[in-house]
Amino acid sequence: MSERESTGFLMKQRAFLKLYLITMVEMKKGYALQMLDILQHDFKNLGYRPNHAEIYRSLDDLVEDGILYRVKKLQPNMNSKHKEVVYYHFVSDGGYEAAMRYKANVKTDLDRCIKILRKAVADNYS
Amino acid sequence: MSERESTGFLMKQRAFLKLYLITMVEMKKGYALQMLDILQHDFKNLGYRPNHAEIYRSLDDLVEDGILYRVKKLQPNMNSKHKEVVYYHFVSDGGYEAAMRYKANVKTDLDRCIKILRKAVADNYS
DNA sequence: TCATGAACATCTTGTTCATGG
DNA sequence: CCATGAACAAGATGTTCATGA
Repeated sequence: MSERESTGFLMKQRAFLKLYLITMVEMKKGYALQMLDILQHDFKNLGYRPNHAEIYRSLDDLVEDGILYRVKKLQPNMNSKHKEVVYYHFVSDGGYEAAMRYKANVKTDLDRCIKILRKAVADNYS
Repeated sequence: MSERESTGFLMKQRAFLKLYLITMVEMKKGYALQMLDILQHDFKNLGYRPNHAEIYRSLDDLVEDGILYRVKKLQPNMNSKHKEVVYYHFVSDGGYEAAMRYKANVKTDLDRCIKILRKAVADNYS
């Protein structure tokens, strides 16, 4: 949550995934592995395939940031067996607002990274 | 030198610096710390400040890749003392061609990364 | 088997130290 | 001090293992 100055090179995968997970929680896309499936599908043609551990770590970050909380639910599957899955919601006391601030910060970094990459194209290919 | 499939998230800083260093050797920008100064200056407003260790590691990579070789030269400074500095040149047997192939590969990755970031902007801000 | 994690390993990068002008 | 490295530490991420339903 600390608004640290972006002092490094390109943004970290973790921040990128937290951004997507916030948006997917807004859109109620499901539990962790379902969101992972969607991301793997959507980025397949861009050669990026996130893994499950990083998804869980990102969600855990968002919980520790005070943005999301977990709700365990029983989910019936096709074999009439029940499995417990974890859904995420914005914490009622400022979670959504914190999420929007986080997204705004990441937007700044996305724009910064795009500038760096476009500069590299301009500087090195002529 | 292996043309490995870009399987990860965004590109590594190392590849980014190797790209710039190749271009700067083409343009004869000087020795390592001079090139570092230029990069630090040019990316200052984008919040990116590479450090000297990563520059040396990138140059070492390019030497190990068979693209560059080192030439030590004595450089007089203002105090009439002499210091040995290291300049880099393309190896005569295919070094330049290998450098151009490397640059072409990085270009592909730069474009891929820009697509990923622009997709994130489109997907998460509306 | 799927879903959720933790634990472990590795790879990348940043920081500090060493050497020689 | 500068220039070049090496060595070490820290961080980020990938891989594997554990647990329960």
